Amino acid sequence: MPHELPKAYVPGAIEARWAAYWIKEKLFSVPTPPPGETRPVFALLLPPPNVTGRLHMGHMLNQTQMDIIVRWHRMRGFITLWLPGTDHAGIATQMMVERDLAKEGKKRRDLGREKFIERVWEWKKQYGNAITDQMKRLGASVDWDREYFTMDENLSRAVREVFVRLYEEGLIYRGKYIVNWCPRCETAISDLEVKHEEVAGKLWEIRYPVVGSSEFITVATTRPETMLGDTAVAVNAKDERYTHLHGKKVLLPLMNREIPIIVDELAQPEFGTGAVKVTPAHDPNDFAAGKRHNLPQIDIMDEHACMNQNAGAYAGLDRYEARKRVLADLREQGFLVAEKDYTLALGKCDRCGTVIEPRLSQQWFIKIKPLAEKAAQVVESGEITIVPENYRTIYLNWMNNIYDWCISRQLWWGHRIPAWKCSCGEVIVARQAPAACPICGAEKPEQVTDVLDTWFSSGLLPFTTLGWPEKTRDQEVFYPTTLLITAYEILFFWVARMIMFGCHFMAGHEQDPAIKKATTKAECDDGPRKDDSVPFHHVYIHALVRDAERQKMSKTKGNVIDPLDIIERFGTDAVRFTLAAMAAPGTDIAFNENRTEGYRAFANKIWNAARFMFMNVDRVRQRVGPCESPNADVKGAPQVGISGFKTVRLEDRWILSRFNRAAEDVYTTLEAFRFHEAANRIYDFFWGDFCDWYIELIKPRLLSDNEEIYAPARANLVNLFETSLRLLHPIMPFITEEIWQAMHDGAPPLKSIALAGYPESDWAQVDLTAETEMAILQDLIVNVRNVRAELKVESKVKVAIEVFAEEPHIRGMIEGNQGAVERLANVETITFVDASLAKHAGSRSTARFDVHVVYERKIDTAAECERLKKEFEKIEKGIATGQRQLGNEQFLAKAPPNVVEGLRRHQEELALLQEKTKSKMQELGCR
RNA sequence: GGGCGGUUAGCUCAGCUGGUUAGAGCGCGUGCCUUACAAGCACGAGGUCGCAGGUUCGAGUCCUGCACUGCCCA
Repeated sequence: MPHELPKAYVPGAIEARWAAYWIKEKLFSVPTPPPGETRPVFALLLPPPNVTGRLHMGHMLNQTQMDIIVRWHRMRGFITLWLPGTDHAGIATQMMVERDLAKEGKKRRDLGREKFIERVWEWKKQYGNAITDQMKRLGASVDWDREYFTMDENLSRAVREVFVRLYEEGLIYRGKYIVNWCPRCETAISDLEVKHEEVAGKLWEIRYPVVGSSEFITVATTRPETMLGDTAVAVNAKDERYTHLHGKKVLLPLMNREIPIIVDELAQPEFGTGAVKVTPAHDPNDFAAGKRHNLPQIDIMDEHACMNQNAGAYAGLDRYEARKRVLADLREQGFLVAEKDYTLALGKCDRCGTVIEPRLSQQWFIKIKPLAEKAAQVVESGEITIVPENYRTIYLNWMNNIYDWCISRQLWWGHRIPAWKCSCGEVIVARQAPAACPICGAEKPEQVTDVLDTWFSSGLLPFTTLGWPEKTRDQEVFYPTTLLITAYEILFFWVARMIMFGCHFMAGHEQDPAIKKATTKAECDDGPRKDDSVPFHHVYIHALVRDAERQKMSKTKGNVIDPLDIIERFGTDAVRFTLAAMAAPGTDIAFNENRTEGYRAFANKIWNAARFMFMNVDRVRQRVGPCESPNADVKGAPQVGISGFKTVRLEDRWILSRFNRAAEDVYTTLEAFRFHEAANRIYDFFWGDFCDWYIELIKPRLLSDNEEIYAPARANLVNLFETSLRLLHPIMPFITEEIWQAMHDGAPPLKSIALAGYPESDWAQVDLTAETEMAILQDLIVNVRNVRAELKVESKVKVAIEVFAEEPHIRGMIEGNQGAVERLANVETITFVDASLAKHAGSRSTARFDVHVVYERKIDTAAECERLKKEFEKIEKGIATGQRQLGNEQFLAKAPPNVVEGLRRHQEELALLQEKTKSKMQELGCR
């Protein structure tokens, strides 16, 4: 098969094909490993996207990072499970369907609960796959055979089981509390689902007449309409302005109700007038104060935030209309004292943006403290590590100041709470519908209508997706999972809850010891890892993807970058590489297309290097076998170093050494989730070392007619290329697969490069001497090029150079690589001389050599002097600093010997260079 | 109000545990279609690391204060 590749890389032509191939071949499906398995395990749960979701840059970053880590582990021989699924997303999904209904002029209540839910399922069937289809296009190497949906029957059963158990343990209770109520969604939402927004508002001061006196007490409020439900006025004990009013009563205007003046910290002397109205049914702080003082709670609004009968004359009015009317009436009756501008933080529904109404209602709660204590402890003890580390503190702060979690929602779409209410008032919590009430015996109690917060079910996923409550082999193998990669936004929503639930319900669980041992060894993980109840060992919090101007992407701003659009234009690999290369832990990513363009160029570079390789291979019509790297076809066996690499010449030893360093660095950086360093490292190796130098250096050998010369060079090229592809594959899966398959002429030893072994560094293949010598050679070549440019030698003209190298082995090395210098610096002849060339115009000096370009054209003396002067100043500065340090006894005593030694050597080189530069400046007559 | 970050080249950003000469990409300038690649090659210019102190033999890196800026929570 001829390796005819198009001249430029066209990602669109290959990516869809490989993405489909990977799925069709089920390459990433993981059957349950049988007992006796001794391979290490890597397991990771995909943060389930909402069924309503569309892929955005955040997903793409998240999935790229996961895919890199997952592919890396798979290639290293781990049993690697990446478990995908989608979330039913209660409010979000219900809203989508309600929107559809609205187009038909209907509301959900017109359909009724059952019909509405049917309709949601239909919607899900039709549109719910959008995001997973997009994932497939990205090539995410998940196990599609295990894909779940959070409303699947088995997962729903687990949810009921959890609820009942928590209830039986006394950790779930029901109560009338003030909750965040969304009047549009008509449901309670949790504190986390409320987003605060600063808006310009007003602060009104209203005076309440004190009963039995002509005095007034003035209160300040941002929500005057709630005064209709006031049941007290509070003042602070320390506030002497009001001491004489303690124990008195006021007459509530408009309602003509007598209410007490209470002493409570709710009132802060600095705020407003220092006196505040207390409305226990409509403000969380007032609610708490009301509890402290045993105040009545008067609910003045209904579920739509309209005034109810308790609001007297205002009944039936919307809350904002009521505000206007209340203010007007207060003003008219002389109770309104002042109206001031005020900035207030308004709570809005995270989903629909409606202003939240704190509302008194009957809800279900989880008593969180007992769960949170354990969840804090496992992070404190290091059973779970959080990267970047500052999130650890944030997590622990939150865990230590946590409030009970309201888990009931007045929605229709979701897991219905397994509780039944009898006409006698009894509430029965059970796994299955009870036939009769255990108290009064009445038949068929009705199930309560509330559903559970979506995060309740997603918090259980690490174990429910592995078959819980049954004890399964999957749990033995894959629980605890290894890692979780997710966004900061859902640290509390999801991560914290998984930890709480995991520690609680998996307490006492033990992972298969053989697998645990193998995994610990393979991960070089020496952490504590005693507690197998945790849902995962590591949490990596990824950054936020912003636009190029660092703005948060949002639909309203219209600055949302569609990943699929970018992919279309630059290719998935280039986008993946961009995200990886910019993902320094803890820093947000300002997504810049220019970078992606650069990485598309990188893909093109790889492509063309492959074309070059195939050209050389095909020239002699020899098949490229995988056998140039024999270990590569052993599934799951990491390949140490590059075997069979032929170190004939300096450049061979050098590139082998460089490769092993790169492999080493990639390992250590990926291990620490330093994706950007891993990506840059591979980029630099492939482009800077392999393409720019190695390929250029071996070209003459490849073109040789002598088999003894071309054969090892070609074998090295193929071998190194194949190994580099494997090194790169986790970041750029598509192009590496395409070239790798082509290299194997349609008969690869494995179905995919994704199953081949990952290159590991071999320290024995690192060759310091070769690296030093090569650096000198490169320095020589660059210096000659540099002088050529300055002398404006036409690029086609070859020049003669003279070289002085005092140290015999350096001279020998250069002599041995004359051909390279001639080719890469466009040199005609090299003459070695025995005296310094520093003085010559058109020469360059380093500590190891002087080189002189023989060319008749006069140099620009002024420019040269300018350059030399700058250089001289730099050298002088270096020498001064060095001498100061070396003359400092403290430095000599305290600094590590290698630093001192390094500085000394550097000083010697500088002194030499200073001498050479000086003589040259004199020769040129610089002032 | 509380908490957490950021400030390094024209732009976008790296720089992990303090250690010899602070890096990359893009952009810019000059020259090249050199038989893998013009999405390329070669060479080059460009930074007193926000400001002021301090710790240290040694600070872009650690500490304090200030300025500007972003995010989260209330």
